[in-house]
Order: sequence, then C-alpha cells, then structure tokens
Amino acid sequence: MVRYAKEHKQETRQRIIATAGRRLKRDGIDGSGVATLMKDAGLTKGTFHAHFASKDSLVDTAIADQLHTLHVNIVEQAEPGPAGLEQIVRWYLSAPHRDDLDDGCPNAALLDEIARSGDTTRQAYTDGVLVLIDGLAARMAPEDPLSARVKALGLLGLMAGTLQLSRALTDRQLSDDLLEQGLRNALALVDAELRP
Amino acid sequence: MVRYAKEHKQETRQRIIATAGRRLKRDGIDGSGVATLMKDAGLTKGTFHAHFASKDSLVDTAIADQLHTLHVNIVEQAEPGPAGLEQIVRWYLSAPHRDDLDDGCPNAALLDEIARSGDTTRQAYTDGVLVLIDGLAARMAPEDPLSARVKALGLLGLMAGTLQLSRALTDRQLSDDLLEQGLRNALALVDAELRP
DNA sequence: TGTACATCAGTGAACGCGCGTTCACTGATGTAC
DNA sequence: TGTACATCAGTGAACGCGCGTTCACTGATGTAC
Repeated sequence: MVRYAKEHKQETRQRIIATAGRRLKRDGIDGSGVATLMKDAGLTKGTFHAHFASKDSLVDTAIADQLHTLHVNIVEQAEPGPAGLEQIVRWYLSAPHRDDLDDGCPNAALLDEIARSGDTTRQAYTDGVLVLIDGLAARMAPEDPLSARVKALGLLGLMAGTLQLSRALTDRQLSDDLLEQGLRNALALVDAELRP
Repeated sequence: MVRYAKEHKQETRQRIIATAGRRLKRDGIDGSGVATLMKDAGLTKGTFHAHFASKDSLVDTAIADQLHTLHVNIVEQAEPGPAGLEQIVRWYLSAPHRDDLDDGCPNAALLDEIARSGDTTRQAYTDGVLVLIDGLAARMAPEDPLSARVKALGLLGLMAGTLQLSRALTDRQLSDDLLEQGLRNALALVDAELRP
C-alpha cells in the first residue's frame, strides 16, 4: 500500500511551510513567488499544487506556523512570570533580532502586509497571534486574563512597530538608540502592570 | 516657446505623486502596478517614464511626499507644546484612522515593506520621517532636541505598530480595545516625558 | 525468487496574464513669417 | 490675418519576463502472484 514512507509527504509539506515562512519574512508576501518558495524547499514549482490549493493557502499556513514557532521557541522557553516577560522583551528589542529577518518575529516582518490581506489570512493571523499573546498575558496578570490579553497586545504592537522602524532607518546609531528607547518604553509598560 | 502652461507638467507630476501615495498605502509597494498608479492619476502607463525614471523613483518620491503631507497636515496643525502632542496621539490611535488607509499614516501602512526596501528608498524614508519626528520632539523636550528625537521615534514606533496590529485583527472588539490600550500607553509615555 | 503491475511524489513544459519598460505616434498649442 | 512649422504631454502597441496555475509524464518504490 505504502510506496513512500507514510510520513514522507507530510514531511515535505512541513519543510515547504518552514522555508516559506523564512522567505516571506525576508521578501514579503507579494515579493515571494511560488517558484522561489518551492526552490527554497528543494523542489520544483510543479509540485506546489500537490501540497497546497493556492499560494494564499500556503501563506495562511506559513503565517500560522511562524506564530506557533515563535510561541514555542521564545515565549514558552522564557522563565515563568515577569522575569520571563523581561527576557522576551530584551530578546525582541535587540540588534541581533533587528538584523535577522529570517529567524525573527513575523509580526515585525509582515504586519502591515497582513493587515492589507483578505479575511482568511487575517483570521489565520488572529488565531495564531492570540496564542502568542496569551503566553505573554499569563506572565503579566494571570488573575485577570481578559484585560491582560489587551495589555499584551499593546506590548506586542509597541515592540513590532519599534523593530520595524529600527530596520527602516538608514542611520545605524539612531537605530541603536531607538532600540534602547523602545526597551525602556516596553519595560516601563511591564513594570507599570506588575506594580499597580 | 511654451505650448502648455509652464506649470502643466509639474502639476501632472504632483498629481501622480499624490494619488500614488494613496494607492501604495492601500495596496502596498509590490501590490501597486505602474499601470494602476497612472490610471489613478487619469493617465495611461505610456506617460509614466516621461515623469519618473523608474517605479522605484516614484515610490521614493511618493513616500517622501506622504511623510511631508503628514507633517504639514497633522503635526504642524496641532497646537504647540504637549497639548498638541496629545491631539496627535489621539488622532493616530483612533478607529477612524484605523479604518482609513488612504488618508492615514504611511508608517502604519508601509513600514515593514520600507524596511525590506533598498538603500535609496530607506534613505528617502529616513529623511522624511526625521522632519516629522522633529515636529513631535519639539513638543516633548524642546530644550534637549537630540534625546527628544529618540523619544519621539519611540512614540512613533509604538503608534505605528499598534495601529497595524489593530488593522490585522479580525475581532473588532479586540481591535477597539487595543486602540484604547495603545492610547493609554502612548499618553503614559508622553506624560512621563513631561513630568520628569 | 522473479516478473508484471499499481501507486504517487515529483518533474518540466505550457497556459494566460500582468509586470516594468520602450518607442513610434498623435494632436493640441504656440511661433514664425 | 493666414498658413506652415516646431514643440511636447500624452497615447497605445509592443518588448521580454516572471507570476500562479495546470497537466501529461517519469521513475522509484512496494505489491501481487
């Protein structure tokens, strides 16, 4: 019955999703062609529609995967409670993160393009980002998850916008100074939450 | 010597730049074709290269123009001092601004795509945004323009990222709540500056 | 054990289409005499 | 005043190219007998 290992196609699909996530963050959604996305996974574009119904479908899946990966690798790896929140903020608003689009946060890389996208993409994004957000919220005010969720969204907006701005500026010194300022702003926000 | 009114071509060029700014904010840089950009200005694509050397050249010019327009129409129109800064923040983090890409801030609409762009686009952006930033900085700490500039950049990063996030979420209630939270965060930042 | 067959992930050529760019041209206007 | 000419913003067809998508096929693998 089984000619390839039964996980083979699943593994290929997962590889396409992972490499597509990196490419999308580097070149944008409109800037990444199906041929390039498949080549990144070591395949030809002819195979694409055996795995995904359309480019939109892959984009939705890759965005969800990127948010999930960020949640698992960064948010869940951080210490519990406020100390972990500070770890996450310090990783986010750092020069290494600014200079590494591929392994960075999909919000900073793609948020305005996602905001322009259709309902299905924005829904996939919303579902994924809320998992991430709840991981942050649990470190802010675990006793009040609903208001903590909104506060965590505010923190993410601050961090993503600041990182984008630091990437857009051509003046390196100013970009570095902005990251420091953003870090102060984000930590002040976190501290204000923790000492009411 | 003059067959058309001597300002005619300049006026056409300016019209292209203004309509292109709106289209770019709505559909993105990669998402806006030259034919569409010219049609928005009431012209055919054949005329395009009589006005601009390349699409990149128009994009750079339109981004600079958008930042200049924002500076003239919003920042300079606000009251002087801290009161004006609060006006600007309240305009920025509002539902009407979230729901109006065309007349909105180019940072919120295009920042991650600009960050991915080449040196000339990022330079045009940096030059334009610093004028805007200095208008904000003058309302924060006029006696210390250098540190005020960095603080104003931090404020812009917070506002742009929060607006993008509020546009990407499919949950309208959550999006509204986020705008309110962003407003509290931005005003807290401004207040902290003004009462040291 | 050996041969014919079925499965199916992946290939590569082709589809129509829109991209950015080029260019011979049109036609309204103002100048020259 | 009237006619021939020069100017030049804008037109529209065409260029090669890459886009997302389709499809007849290849060839490695496992099954059947």
